[in-house]
Amino acid sequence: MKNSPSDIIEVAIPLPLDTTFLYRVPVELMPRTELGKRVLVPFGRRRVTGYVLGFATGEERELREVCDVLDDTPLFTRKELELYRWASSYYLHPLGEVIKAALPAGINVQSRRADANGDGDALTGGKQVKTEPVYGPAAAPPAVDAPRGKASLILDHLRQAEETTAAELRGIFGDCSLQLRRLRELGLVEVEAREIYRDPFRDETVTPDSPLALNAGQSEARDRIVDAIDTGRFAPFLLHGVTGSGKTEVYLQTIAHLLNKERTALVLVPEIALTPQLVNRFRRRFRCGIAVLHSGLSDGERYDEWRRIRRGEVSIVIGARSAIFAPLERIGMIVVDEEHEASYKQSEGFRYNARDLALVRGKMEHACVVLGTATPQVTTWHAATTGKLALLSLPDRVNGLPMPHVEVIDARGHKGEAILPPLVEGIDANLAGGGQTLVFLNRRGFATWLTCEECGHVLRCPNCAVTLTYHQRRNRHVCHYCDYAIPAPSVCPECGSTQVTHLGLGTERIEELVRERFPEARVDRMDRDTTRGKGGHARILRKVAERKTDILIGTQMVAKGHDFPGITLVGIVSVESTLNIPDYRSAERTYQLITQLMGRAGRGLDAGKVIIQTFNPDHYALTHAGTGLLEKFYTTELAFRQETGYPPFVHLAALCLTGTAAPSVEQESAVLAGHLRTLRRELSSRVEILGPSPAPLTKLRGRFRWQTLLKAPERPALHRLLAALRSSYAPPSGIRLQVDVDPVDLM
DNA sequence: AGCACGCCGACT
DNA sequence: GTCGGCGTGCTC
Repeated sequence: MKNSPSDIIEVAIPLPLDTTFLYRVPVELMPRTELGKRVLVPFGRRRVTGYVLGFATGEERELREVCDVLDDTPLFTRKELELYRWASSYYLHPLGEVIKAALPAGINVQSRRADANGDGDALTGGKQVKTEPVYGPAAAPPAVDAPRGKASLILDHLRQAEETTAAELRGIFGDCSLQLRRLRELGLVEVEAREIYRDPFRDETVTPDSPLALNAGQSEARDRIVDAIDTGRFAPFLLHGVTGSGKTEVYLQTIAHLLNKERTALVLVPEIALTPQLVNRFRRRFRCGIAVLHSGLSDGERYDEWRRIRRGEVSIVIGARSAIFAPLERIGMIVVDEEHEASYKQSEGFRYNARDLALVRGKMEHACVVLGTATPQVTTWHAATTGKLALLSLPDRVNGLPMPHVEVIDARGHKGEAILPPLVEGIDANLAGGGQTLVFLNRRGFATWLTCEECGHVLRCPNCAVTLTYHQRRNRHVCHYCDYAIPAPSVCPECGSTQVTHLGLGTERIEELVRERFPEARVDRMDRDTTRGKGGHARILRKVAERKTDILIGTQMVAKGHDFPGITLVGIVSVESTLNIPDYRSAERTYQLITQLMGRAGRGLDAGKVIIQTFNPDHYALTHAGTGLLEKFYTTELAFRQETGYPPFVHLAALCLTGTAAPSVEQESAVLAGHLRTLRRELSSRVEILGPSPAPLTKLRGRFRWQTLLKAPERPALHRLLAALRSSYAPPSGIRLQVDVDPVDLM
């Protein structure tokens, strides 16, 4: 059959394929075919779900026919498709998979293998609309005698109430399924299945609040954002406010202004499961519909929230990373709270960064984008100082307290002492004064490594720059990335000192030490191990809030989000684990961590105190954090980045080969490196390949990972190289080539 | 990603 | 002589 020009559609398929496909729409499906709907299409020997991207023309080939249109209403708009297309090309990821990731999980029809005729294949999965039976009087009741007894009471009730859910009837009449069935059989009562939403907040009530008075900084920030909203143009902001400076109130009041203009707001938070307070504040302030999207919801709940948004029933969406794809229309503002958080980056599959996409979507929607944080990313800060983002500062804590006093303790030459005298004395004094203490130790995932307590030297892999992990059994230090290993040295290879020690004390060990040293104190610990299970966080936090804990020992997680209103001393046992991560952002991360912890200290009239123990007391990430002079750190760090050639002065991307089965990955990576060199020549661009290092192979638990970094002075050159590579290089089966378009986590 | 086609070892 | 291993290639 010949194709007529208007019955051809372009379809994206959620498979790792870089192309889209064309199909012919049979005449009977034409009326239902629309951009944004899913279709079932023949694909090779099977049938799969695809997404309609639009109509195509000028195709002479014989095309296969669409089997079915799977949706009554489109799942995405033309505008949302524009965002998907942008993300697909920027992140070099197949459009179909991007769309799949953007839509709520679990709605996709899973295509099954087709038999010879192409039919008979069972479709599984699909919609999960939940319904409940709703009873009502029949529109045209037959002329029969009404039943007596309970059934007649029920009928009367239904006639009065028009329609009633089964649950309500059960509440009034008890179990009445028999009577209802009888009434239906008589044709006096009708039942329909009505869609209901699974509401994660069904049982919660909130007490409304009203806008709070703003301090000078907050007012100015609000006014500038409100002005931007009124112009109706794209306007990106960095809202830089120390912890406790009242950023949320600025969000709330600017969003209130926005809602009056019939526009909507999208609020991204790093881990919504950990920030119920924020959601609560929004629910207390606004009476409009609010949807919440995060990983703690079941597929069904998330789908229901998604449908509420799609239907325009909400004006505010609060959610984690993936909420950047929420089907919200007329967006006037996108907030990215704690924009420095690494969890905005999806690091598997479709590797997008929601913080970056927020700016892109904001631009497409002519919206304001507000990046809020006390500790901006260095690149964000740079964008603000060069005028790409408008800088809004909230310099004051809402409670009026100055920033806490910071003391950096040089731990070099104190082998074996986990908690040094100044910190012990600090804790003693704080206990005596009735204050609570937070003892922080960032000891996640990294096993022990070797450091010199005289000179601060750390044993690293010469190939991979990661710290070497000590293996006691072999008495060797081993690189977990390339298997490089050396015998355990007895003296520091740098300065010859015998004061070499293993770092890697964990919170458990610290807890033990603290309990020994402060036997009268009530000690608690908060880390992944002690908060496991539901309500684990809440239990520990409640004890702290009720002042049933004197000393709280914690990891990373205490630095984020929670309020500890009684803490007057923060002791940082060591920052080395963060500082020694082989990542060009390790200084930035350390600075952020310390600053976030500083925000935990202080209450009442007491600004609080922070004591940092370290082998690197002169490191600028510590000294500048200690002064509280934020600009100083950023200026120093930016100078360093410029000198060494790191973002924001160059663009980085990583190429990764990952997989489970490979005959020879070394060989494979050599092939890839060859392609890279050829492409670089052809592009005659200034792309620098930082690797592969002599031992590029990574083997972890049977899986391998090979990674190399690419560096270029301008993004287009880098992007062209990556795009060309993805189309020219076909990895063998079992291996996938992934591209991390923005800076990677390691090396 | 599937699923086929295609060319080499141990079995009814 | 076949059944089956997964290497390579394609899917509008």
